[in-house]
Amino acid sequence: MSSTTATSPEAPAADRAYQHVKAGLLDGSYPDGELLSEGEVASALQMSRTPVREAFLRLQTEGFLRLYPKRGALVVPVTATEARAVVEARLALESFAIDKLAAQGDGAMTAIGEKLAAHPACDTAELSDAGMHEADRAFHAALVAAAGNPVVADLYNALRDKQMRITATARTHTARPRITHQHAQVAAALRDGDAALAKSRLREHLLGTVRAFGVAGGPYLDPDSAL
Amino acid sequence: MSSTTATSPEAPAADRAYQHVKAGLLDGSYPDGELLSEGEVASALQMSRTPVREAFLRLQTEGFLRLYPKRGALVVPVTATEARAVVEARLALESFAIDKLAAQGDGAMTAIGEKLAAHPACDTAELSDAGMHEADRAFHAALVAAAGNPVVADLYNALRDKQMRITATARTHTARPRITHQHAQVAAALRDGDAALAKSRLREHLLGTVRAFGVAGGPYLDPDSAL
DNA sequence: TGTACACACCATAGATACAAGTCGGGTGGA
DNA sequence: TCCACCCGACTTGTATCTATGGTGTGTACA
Repeated sequence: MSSTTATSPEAPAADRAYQHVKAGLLDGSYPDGELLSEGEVASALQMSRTPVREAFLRLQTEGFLRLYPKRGALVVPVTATEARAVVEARLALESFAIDKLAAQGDGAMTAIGEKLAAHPACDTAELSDAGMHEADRAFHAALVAAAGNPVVADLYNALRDKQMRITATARTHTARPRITHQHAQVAAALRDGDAALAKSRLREHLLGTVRAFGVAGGPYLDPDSAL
Repeated sequence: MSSTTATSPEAPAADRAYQHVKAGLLDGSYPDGELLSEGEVASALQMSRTPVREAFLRLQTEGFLRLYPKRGALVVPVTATEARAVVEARLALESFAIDKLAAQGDGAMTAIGEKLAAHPACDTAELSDAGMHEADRAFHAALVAAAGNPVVADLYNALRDKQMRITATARTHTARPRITHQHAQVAAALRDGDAALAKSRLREHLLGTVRAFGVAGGPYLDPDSAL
C-alpha cells in the first residue's frame, strides 16, 4: 500500500513491474508527458507484457498514468494547479484529524502531540534527503492515523503518493529548518490542546509547500482565504 | 468514474467486465465473503479471463475486492464499523467543502445553497428507490463539487461507491421524508450563508445514515462527539 | 510548394496456452 | 475411529499469439 515497499527479487512479476514503474514516476525519471509502452518496460524488466499491463492499470487508477488505447501510457503531467488541489485535500483531512482528536478530549490530543513532538521530523537532524522526505511523510501520516479512521488514513496516503510525484518533478528544496520547526510548532499546539492553533499552523505549513510549487494564487489554497 | 456509467454493448470488454462486477458488488448480488474466480465471470460474460482480470485489479485498488494469489477474489466484507468510518470521511470532506465555500464569500455559498434547495433530493417527490438513491448521491456530490477541488471530489465519489455497497448489503430503508427534509435544511443554511449551521445539519443528516446501519456508538461518529 | 491519400509500422486489446500453487477429499494404515 | 498422506480439481500467474486500430511518413497529384 505504501510507496516505500521494497520489491523482493522473488515477488510476482506484476508487483515488480508496478514498483519499478512507480519508482520511476516518483523519482522523476519518467518525465511528464512521456509516452511509455508496455513493450519497452517489459523488455527492460525481462518479463512479458502481461504483468506490465497490470502495473499500468494500477497506476492509471492511482492517477499516475493515463492509458490511451492503442497509443500508449501517458505520464500524466502534473500541473501546479493540481498540486495545490492535492495539498488542499491533505489539509482537509489533517484538519479533520485534529478536530476529531479534539472531540475525543484533551487527553488524546496531548498524547499525540507529545508523540509527534518527539518525532524525527521535528528535528533538524542529520537526515538524508530521502530520510527527511520519509520522516515528513511519517509525521503527517501519524497525525492522520491518530484520528483512528482507517478510511481517512487510506485516502490520505494516496494523496501523499500523488504529491510525492509532484515534488519529485519540481525538485523543491524548501528550507528544511523551516519545515522541522513548523512540525514542532504543530506538535506543540496539539500538546497544549489548542486545536485551532494546530490547524492554523498546519495550514501555514502546507501553504509553504504550495508556495514552493511555484505560481501562487489560483483557486486552491489561496493565502487570503480562510481555508 | 461514476458508478452510474452505463456499459454500452460495444464498450471494451475490460470495461464491461468492470461494470458488471461492480454492479454486482454494489447491488449486493455478490455477498460478503464470496470468493469469485476470473473464470466464472469470464464465461458468464462470454469473454476471456484477461479483461476480467483487469476488472478485478481495478476493483481491488478501489477496495471492493481482495485478490488472493492462486485462490480467488474475495468480496471484502464490510463491517458496520467500516461503514461508519466511510460516513465519517464523507462528513470530513463535505464539511471541508462548506468551509471552503464560506471562505469564498457569502455569494458563493448562497448561490450553491439556492441551487441545492431546488434539487430533487430536497423534494419528497415520486421517485423510485433507485431514483432517490441517485438524487441523494447527486445532491451531496454537487455540494462537494461546488468547492471546486477535483481531487477532493474524486475522493468523495470513491467513498460514495463504497457506501453504496454497504447500504445495498444492509438494505436500509430510512425514512425518505426525513432525508429530503434534511437536505432542504442544509441547503437553506447554505443559502443563508450560515456555514456552521449547514455543517451541523449535515452532520445530523449523515448521523442518521449511520444509525440506520445498526449498532450505534463505536469509535466513529459517536453522536456525543463534536465531530 | 502544399495537400490528400495509401501503406507500413507500432501499440494495445483480447484470446489462448501453459505453468505453478492451494485446497479438499479420498484412501490407506495405525 | 482417527490421522497422515497423496492426488486431483481448481485457481491464478505469466507467456505468447492474433486481430484491430491509430500514426506518421512518403508519394502522387493539384
